[in-house]
Amino acid sequence: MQRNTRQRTAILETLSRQDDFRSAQQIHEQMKADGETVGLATVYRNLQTLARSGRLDVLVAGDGESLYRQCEDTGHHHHLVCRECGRTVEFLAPKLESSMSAIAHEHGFTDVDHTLEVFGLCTDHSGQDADSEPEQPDEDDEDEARTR
Amino acid sequence: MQRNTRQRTAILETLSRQDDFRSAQQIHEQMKADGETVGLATVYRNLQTLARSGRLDVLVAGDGESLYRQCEDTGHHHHLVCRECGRTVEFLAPKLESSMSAIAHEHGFTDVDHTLEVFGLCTDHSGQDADSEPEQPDEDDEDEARTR
DNA sequence: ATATGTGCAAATGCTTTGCAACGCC
DNA sequence: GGCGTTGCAAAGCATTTGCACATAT
Repeated sequence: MQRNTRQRTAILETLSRQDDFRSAQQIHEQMKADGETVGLATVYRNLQTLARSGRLDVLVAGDGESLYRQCEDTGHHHHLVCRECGRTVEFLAPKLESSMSAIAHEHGFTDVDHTLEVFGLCTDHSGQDADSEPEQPDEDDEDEARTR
Repeated sequence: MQRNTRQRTAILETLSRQDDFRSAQQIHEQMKADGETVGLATVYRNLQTLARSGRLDVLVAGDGESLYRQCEDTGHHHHLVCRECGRTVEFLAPKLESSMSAIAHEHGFTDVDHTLEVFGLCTDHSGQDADSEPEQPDEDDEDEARTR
């Protein structure tokens, strides 16, 4: 039902050489720069298809633009994204999932879905100024969230 | 610096009679229905201004549309929102907060911030939706999240 | 008076769609 | 050969902006 076209292959190939989140347009431009000739609409259609089939990770930026990248993990997970460079760490938060579903059900909500994204500054972009970070060992409770 | 115009007053008044998240367009229509004559651009401009000054709560829906409503609580909290009618329940998830900050620190991220929004169908809109999205079964543990 | 706010229409920017041509399977 | 795919341009949408006019303070 899903065919292998030159275009789809090129899109996947482009994505595979890239591990930060990128918009459809950025991906399209990148491909054009690489000499690929693929229509913008095709890029959109494929990103959508691939995302729906779970092969891509989608992230909606604050302004509503959709960002994609290759999946590292096909299951449900969240992202810790650097506001400066887009560097991304995936993580799981199983307790969160059940917690959300529980609270939703308590209120009679069904077909529940949620979005959780964490933004911050990674090691390379944290404090280029008088950074007085209280870098003391963090309280560890058990981990309810685990890096992938 | 901020003036009291008939339009701004009307917008605030409309919002005050309403406690679910609504889009700029919905708010505009509502006002029109109420006999108010305010330009759509004015609604957009004011919602933006008010949100920036902290008088309104903003929420970005999955498709990138911005939803607004009057603030109920100025502290940090999350929302359980009905995809159909915008009906909203606020809740706290204290464990989530510490969990997120812990995982962020583990990866050397600082200045961490996060967004968590839960979307679903409330009791009035669960049945008739033709939306056949594959839903994974959930197991529930204790709740670490509490309704506000 | 004058900085702000407003209305309208045109402009943006991202994304989707109609449709004829194309090319996997 | 049939049906998913593609390309292009046009259409959609939510939102923004340019500009002349109106108005709070």
